[in-house]
Amino acid sequence: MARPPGHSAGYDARREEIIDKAASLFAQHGYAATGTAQLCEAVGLGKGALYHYIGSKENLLVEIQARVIGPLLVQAREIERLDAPALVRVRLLSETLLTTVFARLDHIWVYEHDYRHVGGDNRKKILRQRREFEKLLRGLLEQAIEDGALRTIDPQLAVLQFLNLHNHTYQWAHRAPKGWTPARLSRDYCATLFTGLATEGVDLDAIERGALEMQAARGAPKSA
Amino acid sequence: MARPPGHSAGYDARREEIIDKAASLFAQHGYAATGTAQLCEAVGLGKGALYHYIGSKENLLVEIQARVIGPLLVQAREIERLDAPALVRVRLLSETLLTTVFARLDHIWVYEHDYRHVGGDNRKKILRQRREFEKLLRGLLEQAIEDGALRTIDPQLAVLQFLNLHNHTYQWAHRAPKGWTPARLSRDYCATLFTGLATEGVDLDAIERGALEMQAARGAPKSA
Amino acid sequence: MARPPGHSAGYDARREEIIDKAASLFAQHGYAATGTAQLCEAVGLGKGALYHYIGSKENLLVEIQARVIGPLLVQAREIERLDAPALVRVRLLSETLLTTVFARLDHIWVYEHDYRHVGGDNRKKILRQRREFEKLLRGLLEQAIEDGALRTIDPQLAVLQFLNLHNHTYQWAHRAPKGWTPARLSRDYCATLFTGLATEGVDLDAIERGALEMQAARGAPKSA
Amino acid sequence: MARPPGHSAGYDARREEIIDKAASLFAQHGYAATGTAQLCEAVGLGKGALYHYIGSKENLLVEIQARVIGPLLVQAREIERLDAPALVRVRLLSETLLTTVFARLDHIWVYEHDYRHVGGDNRKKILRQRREFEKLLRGLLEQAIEDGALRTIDPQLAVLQFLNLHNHTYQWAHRAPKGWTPARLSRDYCATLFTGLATEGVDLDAIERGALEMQAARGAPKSA
DNA sequence: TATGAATGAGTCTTCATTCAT
DNA sequence: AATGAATGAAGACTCATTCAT
Repeated sequence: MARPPGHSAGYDARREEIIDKAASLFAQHGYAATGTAQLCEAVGLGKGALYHYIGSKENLLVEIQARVIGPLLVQAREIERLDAPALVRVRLLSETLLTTVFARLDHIWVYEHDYRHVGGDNRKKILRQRREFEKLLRGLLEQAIEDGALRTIDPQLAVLQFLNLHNHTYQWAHRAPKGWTPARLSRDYCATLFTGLATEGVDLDAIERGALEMQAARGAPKSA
Repeated sequence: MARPPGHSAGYDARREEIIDKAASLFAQHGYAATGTAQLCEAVGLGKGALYHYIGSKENLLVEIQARVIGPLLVQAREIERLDAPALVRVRLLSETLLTTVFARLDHIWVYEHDYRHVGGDNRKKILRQRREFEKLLRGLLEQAIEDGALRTIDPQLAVLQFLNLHNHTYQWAHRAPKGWTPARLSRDYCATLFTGLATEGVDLDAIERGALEMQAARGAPKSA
Repeated sequence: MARPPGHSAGYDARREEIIDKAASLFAQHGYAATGTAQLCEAVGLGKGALYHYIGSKENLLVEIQARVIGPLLVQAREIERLDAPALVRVRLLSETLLTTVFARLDHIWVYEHDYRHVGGDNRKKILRQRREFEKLLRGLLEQAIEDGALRTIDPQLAVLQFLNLHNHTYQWAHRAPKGWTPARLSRDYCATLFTGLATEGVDLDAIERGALEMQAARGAPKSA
Repeated sequence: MARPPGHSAGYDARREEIIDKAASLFAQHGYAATGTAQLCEAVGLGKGALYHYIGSKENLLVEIQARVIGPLLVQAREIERLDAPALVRVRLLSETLLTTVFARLDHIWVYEHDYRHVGGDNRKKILRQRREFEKLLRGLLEQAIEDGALRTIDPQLAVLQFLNLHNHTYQWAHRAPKGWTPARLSRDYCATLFTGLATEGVDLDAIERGALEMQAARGAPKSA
């Protein structure tokens, strides 16, 4: 974005390192409470050199947000287009989301906590992307209701229950017991949601089977 | 906390006002990004007078945390001691929690977002209280499992699903549609959770009836 | 302007001192090359205290500009309204301008050199005021031409010759020989201009007499 | 100055370009407020390459000063030596000065505004040259007084009036109406000055004729 | 010749807090 | 109970310049 147009070999790699480190620090202390000096020390660069890479502190925040929502949206759009029952696709979306959470915990923390510190057009863009994700999810849930797979409830409530359940996970993910993989959590979350939101009971096994098939077909989401 | 021992009439009232305003500002901009100058302007006091009331900025944060977790724990302990099935008590706990969320949205936002900026002993105390709440909830859920009201699952997973669902609500509560009262959300959340976590289906109506009875007996939780 | 609304006793006096000192430093080294640290040392205040008084560095510049053009305009408007021949009023304007130059040499230096570093609305305001002064002068010169007191030339050229002659004076005023008072310089400048711009010769003595009378009537401009 | 001794073909040309661009930027924003980064972008070079050409930022300033005062002095000395009445030579000097102003407006702006940022020996040299120019002018005016062409006044005052009139022109030259050529302005300025500073009136036409003759003889001053 | 990475002191400004009044 | 003046470290960021490549 504010990245200088021309730059030499190691630049990009170094830049990534810095953003990673920034995500880590922001996740630990919060964006506002993390100083550029801290960042300098953490990456072993002087003020000037740091700014050579980052442009501005806010830029770092923007990049971190983009690294989360960008890939998430790409995958979500792919999943939406799959030829599978709505609940199967919701289940895939769930696993994708949790996979992201566990793979980039620092990023997610910042993504959830500090998006309000992004200003101007960047903020608008991020909010637009967040809304797109939500809309996509909502579309799938509405279809599940239409198909009779879920009880007829306010779809927005279903969306929010899904998001609450998934998006709050980052708060304790760093101390999750071994064995709580994204795949397993996704299965459990979806079991609760699908059963809880259906009338007659759902065939969870069928959904799991459908999800596995789809994953096999498109290559499983890279899990942590 | 750092509050001077002797003080006159209006002191406490003024203090409360200040804490309220602080909660509002912290919720809007984040604790770290809110300045004492902003606070001064918001409450119409000079620097000196402000500090006369607050002691320190961190103190405000501590008070806000205390205002949330304190009453919550008191109510939770009362509910735990009630003579009612475990799920009824969980349902009551749920409504209490959501009532708090909606009644003191600013406080909750700060409580969820900025507890990490509390340092030292205060932090320990707050974490202890948070853990107590969680433990209490966990006890109820374990009992529900024991009673056969819920499927035999990892109780910690049940706890986390409950907390995810409830504690993430503050993120969108400010734009909740009319009619989404704490009572209604609690019923919906619990319907999802209880159905989702049971094997054979639960008698949700019975639970609702039980909860209403209990509330009638002890006076309904103060709603907003 | 950005001055805090309420403040106690010595505030204004201190503030004036600071602005004076700033004018001096800006005049010596230029606005852009003068640091706030320099200013702090010069006035014996810490960074924080300095900003308590000044609001921002640019604010200082604005104040300095205002201190020059403000009073100048006030006096110019008074002179314009006097009941005297146009050239007499030009002569009075000349002396007022030179009096200002010699009385506030630092301010004038900054005024002439660094007005371009004022940004936004302040800049607009200052430029508007500068134009008003110029317009007023132009009006007088046009009238002098109409009256036949000056040769029929492009009035704008007359204005610019007047301004060149006067406004460049600050460049060497600090090393002006003793005896070169504003009054004397004004007489000399006007002698050159009026003679130079007339066809038939002007009665300089009459103008001087007229100017003296007017000054006596309204109180002489405070000379350095 | 700090220019490396040996260098290849395009070096000097490139260097000139850079100095031109620097003059333009310094004129717009001031020397102190113009960054080397700005300069790099303007000339399309990296930091290293830029410094290869310029040595230092101050060097640029020195060069710009030299480009103004150097040629000016050369021409002034030539004019001084001409066999013509003093006022004719003053008139020629005037036109030379104004020609320079209009031809290299950026340079002049910097020359007038930022000479104080030159330090050390360079500063001394520049000041010496400025004084030489002034002295030369003063000599001519003194001779005009001696010759009876001008009234007997303080020659320094005559010098300063001349310089004020000419040297302040750069302030508005960029928005001069079409037709205000150096030649015309010179004629007008000198008309004002000579008439204004004479007792009995001067034969302006004779001076103009003399000046034209001289210019024809030595080739007109290179106009823009 | 030219690059852009690196430096580290410097920029202006804001911070939470203290203190005399 | 309240003021606002003062502190000085820290805030984000830019500076002119150097240097290995």
